[in-house]
Amino acid sequence: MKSLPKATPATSLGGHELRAAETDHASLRLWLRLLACSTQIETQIRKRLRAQFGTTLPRFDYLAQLYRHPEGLRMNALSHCLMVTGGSITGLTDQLEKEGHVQRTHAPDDRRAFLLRLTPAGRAAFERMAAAHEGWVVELLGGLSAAERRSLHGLLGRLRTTMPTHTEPETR
Amino acid sequence: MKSLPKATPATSLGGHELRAAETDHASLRLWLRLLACSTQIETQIRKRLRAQFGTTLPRFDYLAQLYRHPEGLRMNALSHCLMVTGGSITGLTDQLEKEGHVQRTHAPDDRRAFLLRLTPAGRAAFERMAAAHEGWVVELLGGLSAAERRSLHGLLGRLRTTMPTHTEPETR
DNA sequence: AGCAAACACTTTAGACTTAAAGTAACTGCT
DNA sequence: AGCAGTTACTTTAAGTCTAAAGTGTTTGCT
Repeated sequence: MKSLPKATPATSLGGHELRAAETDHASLRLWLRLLACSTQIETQIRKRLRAQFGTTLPRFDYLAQLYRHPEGLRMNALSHCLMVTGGSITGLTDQLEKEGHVQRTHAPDDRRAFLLRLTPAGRAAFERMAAAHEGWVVELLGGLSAAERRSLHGLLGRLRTTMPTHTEPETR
Repeated sequence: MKSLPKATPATSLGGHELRAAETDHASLRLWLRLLACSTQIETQIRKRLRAQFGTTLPRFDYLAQLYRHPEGLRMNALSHCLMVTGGSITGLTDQLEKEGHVQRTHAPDDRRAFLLRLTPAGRAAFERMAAAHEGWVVELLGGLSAAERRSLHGLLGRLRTTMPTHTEPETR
């Protein structure tokens, strides 16, 4: 179990995976493959979002989150959901507000905070995009059988919960 | 088969996954989970790379790739390996060259092209970082058993090869 | 040979990101 | 009540990314 045979003869998988030499640890190869998959899908979605709707992935994600929270979301909470820092939320909010998709309302109980909400226009725009988006994802993952997808979903869930630094402050 | 029961009671998984409403398609949930895993690991590595080595993930990836190709790599090829556009490579190369980690040499057979190579300093710097980096990855993925990691690796490989737009030109 | 097309790289403009510092408001301890 | 510390958001500087346009070189067709 010492030396991996110099396998990986010619997988012809490009991208990040080329970074893994034969001698690398299995975990490293797994991480590079995970990254490559993720990047590949992301690139596709980004391209289509731009081509077909003239928007970007961060904006789409932002709207999606607000769509699920009609009661409004604080900027803070949104930054946690999207896993980005507060500065990004400020910038995106400024833009989307200017475009009329989102509005800041003052939180009733805290004068520092805003409640972000979709405008009717924002809601409509998102619904149009979301349908297309789901179709793309189904297409991109369609090469896997339903069983494989379930299995992958389960394993990634395990990974997610067992990951050491789970962005700690979550548990409070 | 119409309405999924409003399951997902309190997984307490934050991040991108919050984007998936109960009614969303399984593929969509899988993609969001994949993205969340990837982002989470990436954020960790990025932080540590900055804190401990004062560098960034793109630079590290760049050096890693050149490390594996002592014979030199054309900017073109590198941009494909790293899955970024040529403009990024120009920028990164300018910086890393200025820092003395990389050098451009003219390709002998094509006056348009450069061959990128690590300098001895660049090689040494990369080796220092690579060891730490592998340790982090092993730690981050350590919550999974070896069998789970193998299984995940296999599924992601399948995903990778079956994905429609495989950035075609790879097969050559 | 000559010219069009493809190619390798650079440049530009614009979007998004972070980390860190700044401002304002709330909370809790004494 | 009053002050310290925390929290919510904004601002700034610097890095990375893309897409698209620009420059020069090579290739391939006729």
